[in-house]
Amino acid sequence: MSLTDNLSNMNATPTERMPSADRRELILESATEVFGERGYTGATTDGIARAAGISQAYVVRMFGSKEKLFIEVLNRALQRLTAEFRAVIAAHEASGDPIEEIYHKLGLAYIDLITDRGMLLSLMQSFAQGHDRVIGEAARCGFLEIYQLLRDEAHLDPDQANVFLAHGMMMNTMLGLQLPQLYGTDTGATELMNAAFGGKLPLVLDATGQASASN
Amino acid sequence: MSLTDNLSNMNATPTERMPSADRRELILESATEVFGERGYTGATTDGIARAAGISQAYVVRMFGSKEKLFIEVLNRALQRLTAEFRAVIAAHEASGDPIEEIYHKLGLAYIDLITDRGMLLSLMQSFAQGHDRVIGEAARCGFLEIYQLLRDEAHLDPDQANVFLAHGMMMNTMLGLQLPQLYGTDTGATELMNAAFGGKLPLVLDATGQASASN
DNA sequence: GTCTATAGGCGGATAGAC
DNA sequence: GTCTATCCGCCTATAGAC
Repeated sequence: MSLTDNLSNMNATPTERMPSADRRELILESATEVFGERGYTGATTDGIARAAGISQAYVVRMFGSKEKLFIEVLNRALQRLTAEFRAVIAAHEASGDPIEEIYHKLGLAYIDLITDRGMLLSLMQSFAQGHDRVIGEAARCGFLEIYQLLRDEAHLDPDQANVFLAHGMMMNTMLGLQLPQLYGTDTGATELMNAAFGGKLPLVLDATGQASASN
Repeated sequence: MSLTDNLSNMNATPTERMPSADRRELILESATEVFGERGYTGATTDGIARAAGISQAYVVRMFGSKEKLFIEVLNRALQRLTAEFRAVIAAHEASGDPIEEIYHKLGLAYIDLITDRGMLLSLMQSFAQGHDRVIGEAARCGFLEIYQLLRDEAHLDPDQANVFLAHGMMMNTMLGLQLPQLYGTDTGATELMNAAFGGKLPLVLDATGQASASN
């Protein structure tokens, strides 16, 4: 069974031996989901272990501590986000499109990233940990890294970057809230979702009302 | 010298009696700070108790459970925010100013509310708890309540309301991150803060680098 | 590479004194 | 109205077997 198969039905198979690099990746994947959903303190190493289909002790053994695991999750999320943005910027520069278009393109890229809900949410959860010596510091650096990318590589001015990030936070908030649960109950949830995501998010609601993007 | 003598001569009064309504208010105040800083799961009833200068058991005794206390903190924050916005709307309608001005006025009111940092942060922390049966539901309702107020009472259209909320989330994020710690280190923190708060936030940094607003 | 068992600490909640 | 003492469950981390 390939790694990819394993990823798609995570806790189905009873633990098989696996190269530790692959196992690492799998745990990081699960941890990203769980941290994203419940936050750093709300998540348990046992919950992460169960999501990855292995024992609690092994999670800790592999990463040293819950804190170190979270830091890895955070950096990995950052890594994916910035890689995606840099690809968009590179493609844009090769395209000859008018400069202002980059803002729009990055927005679309961000909406695409929502498919990786856990990634964006674990980022956001880190932003709520400013008080923590270790995690707070990493979160601040990460946040500024994104800002600097928008400013220095996408050449947005501070106001544009601010508005861009603001919309990102808004979308993250709505993801975290699981707002789609209220869809159609005439509370305004639908119109607000549309305003926030520009009607560009093809929503699929699962049984628990959670939203995932399909494309 | 007897123990009693000793006690009666000390002016570091161990907790004084107080009408329970007042005590309630005091606990809610402290809880708002602590929950705002550390989130629902990260906060402890003991931490809240110490912030309020009373015993852990008494906090639980008075509110029944940590969860109930958080719900009260959340509703109280919502209450303050909506009251403030409604006051602005009422004043605006009496002023005869052009309708579009309301957006700007509400923004200023929000920035004023940052003085009550804990309040805004505890709200934001609730938005990250969508997965929780009880708290998630309360948070969703609260979020939509604010949206409905902007739409139905301030008469913003969905796009305006979305952008307004987006900027709010951005400011909350920066508050939670304690970004001002990086002020002046040429990372862009300053220019981003200025873009986000429109240069309208008179910042005072305390010893720990935490920001509070003065006016 | 992965597990089971368990130590050790913390946190929420309850009982009961004052 | 408020405290101290304490129970119990949960969670992280470690030890050690396979």
